[in-house]
Formats: sequence, structure tokens, C-alpha cells
Amino acid sequence: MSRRFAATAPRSEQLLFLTDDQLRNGIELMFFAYRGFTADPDRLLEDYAYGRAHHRALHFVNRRPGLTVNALLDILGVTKQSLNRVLRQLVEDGLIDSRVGETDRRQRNLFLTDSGKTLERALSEAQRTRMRKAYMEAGPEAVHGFRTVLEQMIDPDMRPRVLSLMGDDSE
Amino acid sequence: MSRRFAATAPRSEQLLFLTDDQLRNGIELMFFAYRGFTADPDRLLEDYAYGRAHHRALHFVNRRPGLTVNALLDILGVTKQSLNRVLRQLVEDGLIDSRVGETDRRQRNLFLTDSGKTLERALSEAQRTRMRKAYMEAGPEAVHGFRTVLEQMIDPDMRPRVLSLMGDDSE
DNA sequence: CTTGGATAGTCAACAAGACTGACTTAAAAA
DNA sequence: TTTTTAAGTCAGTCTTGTTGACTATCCAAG
Repeated sequence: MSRRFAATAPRSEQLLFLTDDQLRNGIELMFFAYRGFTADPDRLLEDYAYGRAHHRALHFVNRRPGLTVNALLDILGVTKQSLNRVLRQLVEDGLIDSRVGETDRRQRNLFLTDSGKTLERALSEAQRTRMRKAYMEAGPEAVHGFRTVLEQMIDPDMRPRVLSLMGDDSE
Repeated sequence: MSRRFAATAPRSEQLLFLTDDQLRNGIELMFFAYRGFTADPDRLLEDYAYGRAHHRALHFVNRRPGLTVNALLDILGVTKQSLNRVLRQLVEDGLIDSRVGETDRRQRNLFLTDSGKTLERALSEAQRTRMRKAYMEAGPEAVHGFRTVLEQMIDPDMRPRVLSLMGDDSE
């Protein structure tokens, strides 16, 4: 582990980025950046009387159409009671279509309706716009580093699931 | 703006990191990484019947001892009523000391007590440990990129305040 | 110097969204 | 047939956010 820099420079110099000050700095950056990250969609959601939970559901149903409730639960890491409240609203409001599973009729496969797609697009476009600006300002190398550190910050148990979710769009 | 890569390679190749797929990828990484980022302190806080709001208050009071309620409000970006509940608990439980301002007696200057320092240290050490691992695995260059992108993601209005908060430890 | 407005902080009541626990229904699996 | 699983529901709690009304203090204009 952590061999990337082992042979590049003397230990004392290379490890300066691991001081408590540097780490605390990263911690504070995560806090403030995450606030910026959610600010734009949050503003949009207010108009619909929805919250972040609705956004997350819309995002992942859009990402993996036909996803089951259980699979979504697993991704979001919340209880089904908590998700169910949100999902019920979205189905009632006609943003999500919940269809009985074809092979297993206990399951429900979730899809965005046209208006669901419209809202999802508005939300994600707001978020992408900020992300795009940040990426452009920082440049491709910084973006690569950003992605590398974030991946390492994900819970090890969760990491394989997350990376496969993000990785393939073929299946 | 975004001149870092302008003269390095052909435009079409360089801009691949700005595709919607790449951006959505970054969005999902932020979501999952932030969950990892808060997981360890969250577990600790359960034992105290405290939440993330208490953690944030402890963090920034530790960071800037003597800070006023208003200054903390500005950093946290919540309403004073919301902060006050948390602050009252922490004062009642003897983790934070709230002293009447010397020059302006309307103000309250906040300090961590010894037990406040103890809890803050436990929380931040848990968080730093995860951050340290991520930094070590990713290496110094990735960390630099990580920081660059996060800074750009912070709300522009907030950015100067945040960077000055993180920057100087002398004043 | 007093009055009246602005500022710092507190208290009360309420809503969103997370949680647990107990339960039902329907369908699949053993 | 019995057990397990997927989904959904009901009731109750907690944290953390909100708005509105309040007290205490400072400061500046009359």
C-alpha cells in the first residue's frame, strides 16, 4: 500500500502531506465542498417541496432503470421505512413508475416517468454545472487526484459495489 | 480561467474529463465518499447521544477558541436557533464554556472545556485516521488535486472565508 | 441623557427525514 | 406445506433544520 511515492523523495519530505494540519485541512474542505455540492439542487428541490432524499432516489433510479427497492436500499444505506416514504410520494406524484417484477413478482422495478426524467435532468444539470466549473478550473490532473482520494475514502465494504455501479454502463 | 491544460494537448482529447459521464461519476463519488467521511465520528457520537451538528460545533470551537456564536453561525451556515439547541446541550453537559464577551457583553465567546477537548480529539482522530489512509493510498500528487477540486466546489461567496479559516493559525 | 433602532443571543413550536420495532401481504423456495 | 424473502405499512422517537417572538445590550440621534 501507498507505494506511489515511496521511491521518489526522502521520507521526511514526502510525508509532510500527512501531518495533522494537512488532514484537518482536508476534513474542513470536505465539509465546505459538500455544502457547495448540494446547494444548487437543494434550491431547486424547495420549489417541489422535496428534499435531498428525493433527489438521491431520482438519481439512482435514473442511473439504473428497473432497479428493485432492495437494490436501491442497499445503495442509499437507509432503512426501507425511510426510503418508502420518499418513494411513495414520488410514485403518487407520478415521477416514478413502480412495476411488479416479471420474473419475481414480489419485487418492484423502478423507472422514471417522463416528468421524473425532467426533474432528474434539472437537478443533475444544476449539480453537473458546478462540478464542471470546478473540474475546468482545476484541470484534468487535479480531477484524477480528486477521484483517487475520494475512492479511498469510501467505506471498504461499500467500495466494490460503488465502483461497479459507476463503472459499467453495458449491463 | 482553466488555462492549466490549454496549451498541452489538442482540445478534443483534453476535454474528455468534462463529459457528462465523468461529471456524474464525480457526483456519485462525492456522495459515497462523504458517507465514508462521516461514518467513523457518527459511530462515536451515538454513544453520547449527539449528532453531526454537535461534532461540527466542537470542531470549529476547537479550531478557533473564543469564537462568538455569530461567527460560528456564519461558518456552519445554519440558523442561530438550530445552532443554539446544540450549543445549549454542549454547555449543559460541560463540554463547551460560554463566556460573556469582554468588549461587547452581548456576545458569547465559546471555548472547549477539558472534557470537550477530549471528545473533540476522539472524533477528529477517528476522522483523521480515515483521511490519513486515503491520503497515503492516493499519494501526495493526488491529494493536491483533491484539494484543488474541492476548493473550486465551495460556494464562491464562502470561499474567501473558508480559505482564510483554514489558512492562518497565527491570528 | 434618553430614547429608539440594530445587534447578539435565547426560547418555543413545528417539519423533514432519519431511525427502530412490530406487523401484513404476496410470492418464492425449501 | 412451511419457511423465507420482498415490499409496504403503522406507530413512535430522535436529530436537525425551520420561523416567529423574546430579552439583553450597544450605539447613535434627538
